[in-house]
Amino acid sequence: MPGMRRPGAPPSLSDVARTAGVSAATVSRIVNGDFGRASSVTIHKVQAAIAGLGYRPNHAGRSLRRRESQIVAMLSPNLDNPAMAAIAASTEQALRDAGYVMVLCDTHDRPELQDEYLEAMRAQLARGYILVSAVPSPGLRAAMARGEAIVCVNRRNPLGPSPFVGIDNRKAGADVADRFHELGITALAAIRPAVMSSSIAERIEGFLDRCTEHGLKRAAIPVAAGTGPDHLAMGYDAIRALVAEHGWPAGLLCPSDLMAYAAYRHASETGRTIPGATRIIGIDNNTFNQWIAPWLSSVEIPYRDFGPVVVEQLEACWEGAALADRILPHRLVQR
Amino acid sequence: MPGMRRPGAPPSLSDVARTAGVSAATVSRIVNGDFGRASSVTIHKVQAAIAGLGYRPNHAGRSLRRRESQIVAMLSPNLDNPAMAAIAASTEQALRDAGYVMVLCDTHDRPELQDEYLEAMRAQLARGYILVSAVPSPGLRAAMARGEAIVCVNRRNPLGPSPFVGIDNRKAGADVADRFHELGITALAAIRPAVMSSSIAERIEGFLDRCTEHGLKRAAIPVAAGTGPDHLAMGYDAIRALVAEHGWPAGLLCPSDLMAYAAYRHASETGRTIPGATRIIGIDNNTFNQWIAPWLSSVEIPYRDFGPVVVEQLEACWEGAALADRILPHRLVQR
DNA sequence: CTGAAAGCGCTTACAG
DNA sequence: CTGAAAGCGCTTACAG
Repeated sequence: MPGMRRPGAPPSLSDVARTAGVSAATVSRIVNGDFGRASSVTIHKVQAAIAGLGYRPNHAGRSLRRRESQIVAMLSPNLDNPAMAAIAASTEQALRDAGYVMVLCDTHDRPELQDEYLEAMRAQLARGYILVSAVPSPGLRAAMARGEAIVCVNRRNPLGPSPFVGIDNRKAGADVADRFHELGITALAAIRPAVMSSSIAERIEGFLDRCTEHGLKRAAIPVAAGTGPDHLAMGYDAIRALVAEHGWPAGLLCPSDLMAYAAYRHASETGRTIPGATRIIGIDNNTFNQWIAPWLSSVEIPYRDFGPVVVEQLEACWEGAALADRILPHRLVQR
Repeated sequence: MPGMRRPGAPPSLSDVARTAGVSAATVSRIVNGDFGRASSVTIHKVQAAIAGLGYRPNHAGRSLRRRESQIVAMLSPNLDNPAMAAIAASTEQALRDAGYVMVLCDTHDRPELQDEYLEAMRAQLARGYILVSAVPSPGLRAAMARGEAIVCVNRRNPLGPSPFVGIDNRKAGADVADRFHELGITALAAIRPAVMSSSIAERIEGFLDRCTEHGLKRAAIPVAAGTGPDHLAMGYDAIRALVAEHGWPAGLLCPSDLMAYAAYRHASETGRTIPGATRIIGIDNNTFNQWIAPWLSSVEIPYRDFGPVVVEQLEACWEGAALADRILPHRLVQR
């Protein structure tokens, strides 16, 4: 008998249609909330059939027909960083609430991987792309040229303007400078990655600029660079370089908390007292700080609030709306 | 002109067929690696067309036809826990290497959310489900009844046997007991969540059993329970209860590192010296410990190795193979 | 070695 | 208010 349900397979739209005694078109309209042109008796029959069979629309069929899926790709450089994990978690939640599903891709900050994921997600008909720290790459350029919905988080799109969600990084750096000024600490330094993203560069610049406004000479503030696979290793490399050349400062800016953790370790190893002899101020304010890093003041970034804003930006892209940056508030948490 | 490509749309299989001057069936076979029955000249023509057009198979079409997608659902209770983030990251990598994509779902350990995600992923034709700490729920029972591919990580399936990836939790607890024994510490205690998963329960049991083998009386080892939205809050609740009733022990087992962080904070607040007066041993050995928690010994769990093993289990499910547990090695890292 | 044809589940102009 | 029909991109017996 043609059109019969195969046992074991989930019920399809046509199963619902047959059960309710209506056409597939009618069921489709009702499933999609188009109640305007169906009699209430039909609507009831269809809803009863849907409930009875436990019907859920098959997204492969829908995607094929609509030429778009519910899939949003999140490209994140590194889930080991609690800040990135917090962004991923809050974005996952917000996407889900809006009816999408998040596919996670770990780029390790590498352009080839970013491109591979961009291509793979295109084949999945991804509806949009959230790049939590984009790096320049040919595939990113191609996606922009195709007019894909792209939202950049934390780090600005290095290849041109894209909707952005983040904080005022220059101001965050300046706030750290202000705090050291309040404390009367003038022997300052900073560490940084050898190759800087826009966000880190802005934090360092904001810090140095404000220091000069407070009367310090920029040349008197050493900024040591480090390299490594993650912010822990990179921070460790940088702090050793800094201390080797300039000794320990009295106040140290670490543009991420993981770098601050690395500095703390080097301090422990070299007998430097934290925060007694050197005050460290980080950026991120990871959850763990309040539990096990009472020595660390840090600029809190509201990563848990990023998700809904990211989704708003994405939906604005789909509607072709303007692409104003969304800058969220930060605050220095003192410990 | 019928069959013409719409500009802007990605090339389809039939575009490739037209360009190469062959049928869609032939292209499909070659795309899927079925080279056995095509002449080498045809293969070359098709491969040239694929490269020339930049063709990638559309997964919606493929999923619809094959009735299965490349999507694997990962249900994780909480990405804020670095251990969970590490599992997610390594699994994402391993799935990607095997040609799948991972959709992340944050269940917050809640049965309703677990069921909602299970249903949503079914509508996406998910090929398999990775449950990192499953909770009992009707939807889980239904998925098992349908014969879905389900792999449980860390925590065993509370509703019946499922392929499992984890460590020997009893042994991990026993190893902690052995370490305290070596150190000659006999005033022991532990904290735990009020409602325990299999993994935590086994850690506590293994610890207590080994303690009795070392001549301690089980009743002399207080185990305080706590509640809270995450292991930090829950651990904090538990340690306060423990200390309030029994005072600080000399040796404390925390069945997760986050609980150890909470204990450390309470120690700081109450002036208890760690590790001088109380030694804490955790389980997980989070990456950060070596940087900022030199006071914490911990049982290292090789979360970074979980991914490939999880994928092996999943593929075994698909092939209907046996479901032997995969127990990975752990070791106590002393600090 | 190759292709025509059917069909996976869905949506959407179009006709009535 | 409702339905028949076409088609999204792909795969797979089947025929030759």
